[in-house]
Amino acid sequence: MKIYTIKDIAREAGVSVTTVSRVLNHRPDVNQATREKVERVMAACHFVGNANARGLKQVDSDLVAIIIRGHQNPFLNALAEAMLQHTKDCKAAFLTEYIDEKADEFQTALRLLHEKRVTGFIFVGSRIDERAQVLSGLDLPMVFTTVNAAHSNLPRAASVSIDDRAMAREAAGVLLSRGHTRVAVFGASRADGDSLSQRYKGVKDAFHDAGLTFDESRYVETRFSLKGAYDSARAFFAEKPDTTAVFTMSDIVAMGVIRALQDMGKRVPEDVSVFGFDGTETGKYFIPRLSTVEQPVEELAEQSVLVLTDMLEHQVAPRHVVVEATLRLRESVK
Amino acid sequence: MKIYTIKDIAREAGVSVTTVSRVLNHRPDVNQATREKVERVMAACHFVGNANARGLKQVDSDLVAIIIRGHQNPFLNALAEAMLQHTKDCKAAFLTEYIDEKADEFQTALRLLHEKRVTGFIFVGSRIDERAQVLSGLDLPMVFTTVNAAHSNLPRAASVSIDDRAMAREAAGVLLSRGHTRVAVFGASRADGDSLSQRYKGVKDAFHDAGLTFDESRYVETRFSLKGAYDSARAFFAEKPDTTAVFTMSDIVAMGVIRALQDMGKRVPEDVSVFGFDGTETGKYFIPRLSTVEQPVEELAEQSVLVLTDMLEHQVAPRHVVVEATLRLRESVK
DNA sequence: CTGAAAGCGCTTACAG
DNA sequence: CTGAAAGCGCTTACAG
Repeated sequence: MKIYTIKDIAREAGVSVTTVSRVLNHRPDVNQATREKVERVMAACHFVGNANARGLKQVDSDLVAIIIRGHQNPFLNALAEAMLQHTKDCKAAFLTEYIDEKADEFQTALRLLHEKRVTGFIFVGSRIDERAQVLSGLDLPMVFTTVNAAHSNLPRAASVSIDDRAMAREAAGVLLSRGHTRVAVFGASRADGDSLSQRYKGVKDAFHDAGLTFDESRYVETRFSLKGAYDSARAFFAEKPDTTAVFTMSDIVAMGVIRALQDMGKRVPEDVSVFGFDGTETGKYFIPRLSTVEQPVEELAEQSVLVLTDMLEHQVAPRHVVVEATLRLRESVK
Repeated sequence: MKIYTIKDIAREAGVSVTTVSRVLNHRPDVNQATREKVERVMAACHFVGNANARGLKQVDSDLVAIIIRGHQNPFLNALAEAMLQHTKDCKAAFLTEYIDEKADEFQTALRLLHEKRVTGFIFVGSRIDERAQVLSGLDLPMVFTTVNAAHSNLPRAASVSIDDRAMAREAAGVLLSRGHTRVAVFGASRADGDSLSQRYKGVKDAFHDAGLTFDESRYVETRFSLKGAYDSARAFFAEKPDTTAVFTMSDIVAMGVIRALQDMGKRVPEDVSVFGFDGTETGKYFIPRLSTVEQPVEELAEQSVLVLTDMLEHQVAPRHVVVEATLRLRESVK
């Protein structure tokens, strides 16, 4: 199977490589008959342009990197997938880069910038902290999806997210209004700067609303995996068996917690109510079905692509879009 | 933030671009002092080579595409992730391409061949059918992971898989030995050529072993998603409520089925036993924990990379590796 | 051990 | 509407 180059096509079609290139790029300034002849030859040869050569020359064309942190996270996966759908009729090309949860997405961005001459970024599931400062010298549009970047100090950073604080407040409010006072929170470190810390603040808001104070000893730092959550939950409930409700910051964590409770002889929701976050597909089918804060995947994806292309193609200023999330009350909360 | 090229580095370091290129590629024929000087300049400039330029020239270097079919499948995800781990000390470079379940992985392969001059392929979660014939003219090594390609007619196709037929036979055998005779099978179409049809044969083997015949009216074609499985199960059990056990061809399907049974007022495993397949993480934490055939992700990944690099670097003939799977009997089967 | 030069497969002013 | 030529940033014989 021979690999044809633009030169082969030009020879076969009896035109110059310039003309072939024009046809390839759907430029208008080609004679219709010429175009058809070239297209016929390209089709016959199953010609596909060499992406490396194109990328090398076409420095002005836009290439956006979607960097997803955490490949095992079904919510972020779904988000990235949805973004790609909305990418179809963009002028820019998109590439997706999945990186490990422990990897540094900003170093990755820098590498892609050099390696592939990327001209824009979408960060999915990122935290905005001091590491992000390496991008501050970069005059490239970037959007953060799922985290609000309004206070990031990055000159060209936009963001698309839900109101994490308000939603957590609502969710925790439901637990409190149903009489739970010994409520645990399962999240990551309480460090500032990302959506998780906003959720934590939301929980405290809810306690405040109810004239109560959140008992910090019921805050559990956990890894966001089934096993991590399971282990954390077993340890925690051995210590604080009187806890009657858990607000988790991810459906994954909620499922691990529920399984742990089950194994400790506690029923969900009869003995303990558990709240998830994200609204994953699995949560809908879990037993019990998860009560959760459902993030609008489609809208987050669409808005992210839109905000980025607006900046890229129309020189629009970065904006911070907040989309509506939905509280889903299902079986895991009594 | 200026993007430095090899030319900039050469000028800064007072050497030729040839020498910079040599340092960049860790060639031995460079004076130690020169090398260090160049390395110092590269570090100072945060130099990263342009992947396009490299890919354009370095036609002889190997680039392997890992094509994963189905981005929402956690088992295949884990497999691809594990492969990347084993890729670290390969001479070849690897790229991963996730494609939709409905997309054609062989057309994708062809595109990558042209676009990126790929020199080898790993197909993860692929079916081998007539579509694969487009690759028959290709003198490039390829390995199929999770499906046995021994009878593929593709001259350079290797494969790494479990013995799907034997494992399905064992699993179904467990159901039969526990007294279940009205057993349903939830799979995809029964078409030949992939691991799923082998599993189906294994089920029939088990019936044969027991002196019984599988009742074809209990074969259910389903999509491999929670929703697909759920809907199929509700429809099926409305028709055949006397079924007491289900062998599914994927943990995802098993979970959908269990949720459906639960909603129809049937308990698992008390009323109906359900077998999964793959051995996913979620299955371990599902309620009830899934009985399943656990595929050895690490070994599948490691062997796949090994088989491919053997073909690529050492001109070894394609081989068909069968790795050991494990039957996990957990809560979903009585 | 080092460098000048050709060339990978494209795109893009520029000229006609 | 079309083509010759330069050049993108590298690598790689080849010569020294």
